[in-house]
Amino acid sequence: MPSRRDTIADDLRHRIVTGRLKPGDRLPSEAHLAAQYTVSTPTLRNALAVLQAEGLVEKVHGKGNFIRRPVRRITYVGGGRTPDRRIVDLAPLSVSVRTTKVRARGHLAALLKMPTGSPLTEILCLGHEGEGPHSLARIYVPCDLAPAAALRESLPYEEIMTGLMELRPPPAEVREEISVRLPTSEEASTLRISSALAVLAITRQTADVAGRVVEAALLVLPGDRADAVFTAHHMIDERPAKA
Amino acid sequence: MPSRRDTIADDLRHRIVTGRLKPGDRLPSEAHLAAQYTVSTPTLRNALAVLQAEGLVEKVHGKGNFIRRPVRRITYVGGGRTPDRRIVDLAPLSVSVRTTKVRARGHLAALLKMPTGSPLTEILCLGHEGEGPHSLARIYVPCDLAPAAALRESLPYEEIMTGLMELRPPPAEVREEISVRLPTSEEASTLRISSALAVLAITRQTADVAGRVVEAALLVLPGDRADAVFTAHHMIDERPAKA
DNA sequence: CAGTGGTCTAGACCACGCG
DNA sequence: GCGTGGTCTAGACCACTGT
Repeated sequence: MPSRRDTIADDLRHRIVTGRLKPGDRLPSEAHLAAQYTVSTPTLRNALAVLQAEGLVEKVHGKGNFIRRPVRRITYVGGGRTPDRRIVDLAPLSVSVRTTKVRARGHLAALLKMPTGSPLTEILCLGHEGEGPHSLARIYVPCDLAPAAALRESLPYEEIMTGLMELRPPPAEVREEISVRLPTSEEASTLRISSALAVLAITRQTADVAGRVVEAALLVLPGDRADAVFTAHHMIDERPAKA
Repeated sequence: MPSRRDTIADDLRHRIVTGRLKPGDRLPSEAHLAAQYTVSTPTLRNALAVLQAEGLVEKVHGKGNFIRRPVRRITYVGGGRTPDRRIVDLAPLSVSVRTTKVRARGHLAALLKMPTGSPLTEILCLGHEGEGPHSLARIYVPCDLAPAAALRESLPYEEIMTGLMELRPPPAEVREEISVRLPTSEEASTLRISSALAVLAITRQTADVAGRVVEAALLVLPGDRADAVFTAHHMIDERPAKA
């Protein structure tokens, strides 16, 4: 037996995908909807929470519930094969950047395989699309690898990235670990998402041929509009017949 | 001002991580806890929902709330470079398998790049660890590529997989798309997770050298205990200096 | 059967956005 | 100030698990 919450969510979802409710439209107030469906407000809010988690509805405190525009999904392209492409995909519109110097500690030190306290350059990127922010990246580079140019604050994003690409040793291995978690309250407010909306968290570790970690990145993408794509090519696949 | 829900969640979390509440322990009943914290039961349940989403607490209907054992995280190893490893990681303990014949339609047909109605072998894998299920995989192979052996039902999982590995053309390209979403109600009950817990959904597409899709897989992993790891090696990286 | 969580009600009060 | 969503209350009733 489907719960009332799901019944209502299904009905509203149907109205949205069939176009009877259009992107940008404001839904009736929650009290109004609750009356229409003859449920209590918490029940109706639960139904809206379902649609919110699906990315179909956006709640704005004090204004109402709105049908989300079909959001261009953010696609993170992994594998580092064509670094430029990844950046472009991550930053379809604009990116604000802030670079600071920090010191490695805890998890970060382990990620970079550096002793605690090592100096790092932190590059904090906030991707924007349209009105709102939509992606968050924290990139860490050992200070001795970050050229002075990359350290200047308020450089255009593109230049910082191409600067990073020209770092000394060519990256030889990229390891990306993907997990799902709830955003920290900081991340939720930065990305303007509900703290109940899971995010795609990508931890990237780039090493050179000697195995030295030349870059670590912590990426956070809203789970309702982000994908990650990885493509692996097996040039020569000589299968040892089950071995 | 932190909400009461978060205050309670923080307090319980602290009790758990400091070991005052140990894995396997049953929490007092929700009514009891609500009385202790002098909040209503819905509020207390919201606090538990936070901990549940973090994977610290597991609710069991009719029995109570339990501190989760530190769960061995499921690691999906992508890239297909060493297929055996992926399988092992996905199936640390046991996997139950069911194969059926279905016909391609909609999204699935597009994924396999086959016309709607094409015959497929569906291999439904349910990974178990300890008591409960923990991963769900639906693997689709065009019927003309699936050897008769793989079609027999109730073959051991290992044999089916090695059978699959020996399919005709060596896989040349693996494309994996990762997204976060809420489980369908089917998936939630199969995996025994709350329908509010986001899952890691991996869509895998394996093609041979000719570009023909030889396998498509839909994997669903509980977001609170799953990671995916991708490692890319750049054998020779001749960077064309920005070009 | 008793005890547990699952769902829901019908309100209350507060915080935010806008005229 | 008004309407909106955000949070919370103090219950009710149902479904599941054990004895």
